[in-house]
Parts: sequence; C-alpha cells; structure tokens
Amino acid sequence: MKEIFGGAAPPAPAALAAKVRTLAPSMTRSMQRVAEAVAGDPAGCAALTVTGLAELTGTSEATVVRTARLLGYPGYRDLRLALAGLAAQQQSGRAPAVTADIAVDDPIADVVAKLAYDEQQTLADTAAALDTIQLGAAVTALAGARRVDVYGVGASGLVAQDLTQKLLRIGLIAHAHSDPHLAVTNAVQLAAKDVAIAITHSGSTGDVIEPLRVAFEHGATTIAITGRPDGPVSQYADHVLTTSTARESELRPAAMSSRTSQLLVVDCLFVGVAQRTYETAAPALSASYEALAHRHRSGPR
Amino acid sequence: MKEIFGGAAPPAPAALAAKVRTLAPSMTRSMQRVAEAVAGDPAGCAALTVTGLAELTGTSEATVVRTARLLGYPGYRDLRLALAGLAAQQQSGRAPAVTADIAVDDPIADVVAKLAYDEQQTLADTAAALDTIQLGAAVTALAGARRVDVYGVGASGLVAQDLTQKLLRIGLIAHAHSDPHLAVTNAVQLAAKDVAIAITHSGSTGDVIEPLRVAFEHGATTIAITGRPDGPVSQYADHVLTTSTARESELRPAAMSSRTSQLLVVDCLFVGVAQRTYETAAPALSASYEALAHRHRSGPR
DNA sequence: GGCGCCCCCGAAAATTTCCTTCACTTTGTT
DNA sequence: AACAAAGTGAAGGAAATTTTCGGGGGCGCC
Repeated sequence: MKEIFGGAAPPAPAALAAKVRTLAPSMTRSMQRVAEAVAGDPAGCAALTVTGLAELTGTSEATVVRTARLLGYPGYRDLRLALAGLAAQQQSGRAPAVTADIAVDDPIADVVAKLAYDEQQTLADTAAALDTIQLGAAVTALAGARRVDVYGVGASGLVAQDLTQKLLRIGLIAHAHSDPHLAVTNAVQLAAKDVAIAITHSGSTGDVIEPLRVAFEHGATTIAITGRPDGPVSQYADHVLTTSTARESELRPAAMSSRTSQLLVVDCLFVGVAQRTYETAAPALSASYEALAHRHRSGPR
Repeated sequence: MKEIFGGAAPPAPAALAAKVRTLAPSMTRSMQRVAEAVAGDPAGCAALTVTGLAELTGTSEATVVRTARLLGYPGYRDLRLALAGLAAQQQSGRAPAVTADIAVDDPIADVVAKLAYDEQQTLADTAAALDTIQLGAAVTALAGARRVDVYGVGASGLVAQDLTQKLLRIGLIAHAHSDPHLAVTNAVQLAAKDVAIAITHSGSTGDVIEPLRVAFEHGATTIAITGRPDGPVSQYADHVLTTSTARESELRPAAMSSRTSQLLVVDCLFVGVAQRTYETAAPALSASYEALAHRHRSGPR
C-alpha cells in the first residue's frame, strides 16, 4: 500500500475544522470527542494541557496524543500551537460566522445566502487542505500522459466529465467512464504512460475503485480525488488529492459541497496541466473557442 | 518568586512588539536579546523550545523564562502560545495577494489560491445578483411540475445533468437533454403543467434556445439560467435567472466561473423545491441515500 | 586604585508536561 | 460461543519547562 498522506504533510494552520470533518469518520469514538472539543473551542483547548484536555473530554492522555497525530501534528504540543494560532485568527479575523442550518421554512433569500456562504467555505477549506505536493505530482503525470481515463459515478460522474471536457480542450486524450463495466474494460488497456483518475467522495465506491485497481496493476499512474484519503480507494492511488467535507443536513446533501470541492481540485489540475503544456495548450484552447463561436446566434449587441 | 504585576495582567495577544519596546529599557542585556528575537520573528521563535531559543540568542533557559515573565506571561509555554497566535495573525493578514491573474509560471500553490478566491468571488457575486422574486417563481413552477426538461450543451450540459439528478432524488420527473434534436422532439410533448429549463452562459446558444422556444409555444413554463439576461434565450423564458460573469483569461476559460455560478443557482432551485415539497422530498431523499449505501465497500473503521 | 556589595547570568536539579508501552476491555467475526 | 482485532486507559519513561543556587562582573565607596 502506498503512503496515504504524502510525505511532507504541513500541519494545517487555519483549515483545522475542515480537517477534523474530513478525518472524523475514520476516528474512533474517543478520538472524535477530542476532535470535537478541539474544533468547537480552539481557544479554550489551547489553554489546556494534555491532561486537562483528556479530562475535559473524558478520555486519556494517550487518546489526545493519538488524535493530534491523526490530524497531522507530531504531537499534542504542536496541535496546541496550531490551536492558539487558529484562536487568534478567529479573534481578529472575520466573525466566526456560525451559520445556521437551512430550515424548511427559510425564506428563499436566506437559502441563497446560506448556500453561497457554505460553498465559499467549502472552497476555502479545500484550498487550504489541498496538498500541493501531491497536486504537483498529479499535474506532472497528466502533462506527460498518453491517455487519461477518469472514473466517477453519480454526482462525481459529472465532475469526471467536467475534467474530461477540459483536458480534451487542451489537446489531451481523455475519457470519462461512469459505466463500471466499460471502465474496467478500458482500464485493462492502460499502461505505464497513461493516467487513471478515480473520483469518489466516500472513497469507498466499488464501481470506481475497481477500474482504478486494474489501471494501477497495469502500470498506469493512478490518482484519487476523494474526501476520505484513508479510504479503500487510496490503496491503488499513486497520488491522493483530498477534497473537503462540509457538514451536511437533510436539505443539503453531502453531494452538494463535495461537488464544489471536487470541481476546485479538477480546475487546479486543469490549470496546472495547461501551464505545463502551454505551448500546445494555448493554441488548442483558442481553437476550441473558435469552433464554438458559430453555434451561437448572432447575439444581441 | 513574588508577583511582579499586582492584579490581573492579561497577556498581550497582538501588541507584543509594542510591549517589547516599552519594557526593553528595563531589561538586562541578555533579556533584550531574547525579546528582540521574539519580536523580530514570532513564527520562528514559536517553533523553538526554551532550550532552542536560549541557544539561538546565546543565553540560557532561565533567561528566556525570565523574559517571558517580564512580558507578562506565566512562563515560556504561554509566551510561545501567544507567539503562535501572533504568527497566524500575520500570516492571514497578508492573504489578499492572490487577486492577480493566473500566469503561466505561477507556482501550483498560487494557482490553488487564485482559483479558490475567484470561485468564491463568483459565488458572492451570483448570490448578490440573483433575483429572489424570479427564483421564487421558478421554484413554485418546479414544485408543481408534472415533468421537467432541462437543456444544456457543453459545460452547461453537466449543470443540466446535475440539476436533473437532484430533482430526481426528490421525486420529480426530470430529464436532461444535450442532444438538440432529441431535446426538440421531447419539448413538443410538454404542456401547461410542465417546466422547461434552458441553461446557457452566453444566452445565445441556438441548441438550447430552440427546444426552449418549442416548450414555450406549447404552453410549458420556461426558465432560463443565463449570464446574459438580455440575450435571445430570454425571449422564450417566463423566468430568467441571471448567473454572474467573472473576468476570464487565457488560462481561466469563462466556462469555469460560469459553471460555479450556474451550479449555485441550480442548488438554490433544488433546495427551494425541496422545501416546498418537503413532505414528499424528505422521504425520497433518505430513500435514495439508503439505496446507495450498499454500493460502498465496508470502509475502514 | 582596591575592596566589597549587589545584580545579572547560566548550569544543574526539580517539576511539570508530554509521549510510549503494555495490558485490559470492547467489538465484530466465523 | 470462542476468537481475533481494534480501542482504550494506566503507568512508566522521555522531554520539556521551571526553579534553585552559586559564580562572575560591574559599580560605587572607601
């Protein structure tokens, strides 16, 4: 199994709440209690010692240290420092902005405001948590790829198509697959110079893991875009790009914010590749633009 | 040791440099060196232990602790926490340096920051510009629709599919069409209680205007989601929802921000409809969630 | 100019905090 | 129902922080 958390994982300064949400599902109950306390009251927790936080959460010191490790810090001491930083930011920076959940009887204007705010938050979290090392490696792989296959089903399938459309525009040979059977069939064709990308929020969608595994075993470079970097999909991924997880609710399915997050990652990949292959990408971009022009009616003005 | 400052001396959060200057005269030489290091590079010092800082300043641990005391903290530990906070503040302070356009030689980290910032901006613009009256009317039409057809080609086609997926989840009968011929063929079937939605950034994409026109003439309620509310598509739209247009550049095609904007509008429509039809939407949502559960491998943990 | 007092300073001990190991409990499995 | 695997906390060990204490060095006084 490959390294799940790419080599140098710099501790997140601001995007801690997001990281907690991302990793919470893979935590044990006790660790979740600690993570919750930490995310809920950074300032308060920063004032506590390991022992203090252990008592507050009704757990043991060992658990607190374990949680700190899981969040990417060498130990509790460093988590505490990050917490102090976060607290300072919240204090001085913009308001904590505790947006309420969307209610059934919210006026439509509130819905717009809340959704926009949430998606903005998701973008910020994603950008902060995105591992640029992994991203750079993924871009490099794509830039030199002979062929690119992208797997995604459901909402992630649309993201896969979006990426494919973009890559095609800059001259890469890319295909999106949402049919698991066809995906596997195609994955068999992949070899060393090819790239396979699996997009799954849960990190455990069998239908996209399977083709990725096949591609992986055939020697292709594999990339996973997932909200659960510790999920099964990462087993077969050379590079893992983590999307952030926003709190969801009944009226705001997880698919909504995960899609926003995934699209940002996809855009980053696209722009990164366009940069690397600028010589060929630029003309290809304008060519595709030209080609579309005549499909538009002689617009007004 | 005795109390230096009588009552409650609150540790300085941000105004540390000032405090150093104020107290510098009353410090001994060694302490000044420590204070100087601390004020000069908060982030760097926050990463050091007492011993480390003592070595850096060529002094002893005891002196470091004494300095921390003089600055108003119970000990070095707390000074260090304050330092971490200060560093975080400084860090976030110089954030808005990413507003420039994306250049070919931008490091990948800048690309991420710029893209995220831009999309956030697009969301804010869209939310601000969205006409809630029109949105409300569109929601009402959708909530009572017998059948919904959504037209979109290219990048907008994916948005159309996204909307369709969502509406299906809450029990509506929705179809996305990106084939212009089939779209028209289907549009002919629409009648009074039906809704047709055209998604086009340019507002002048013939392939989606045509089916919308047909639907309009057959008495269906028509909705246009477009970045050009004055474009041809609006002729045949009962309700026009405007998406915002962000500046684009060579490496950042218009499709990118228009997509973000369109998706926000689509999400608003979805949540709005879900609210109106909560009685049926809620069970449908959980049902579709349940149905997917078994498609996921028994994740880790 | 020498002497002695007082304050500054750092080495090392004492203490607190943090981390690791290990054994016990719980949970899920066959 | 027994086994295996993972989760959890207690206790011991390591590392940090704080305190203590004695050795210089400056400054005034004689």
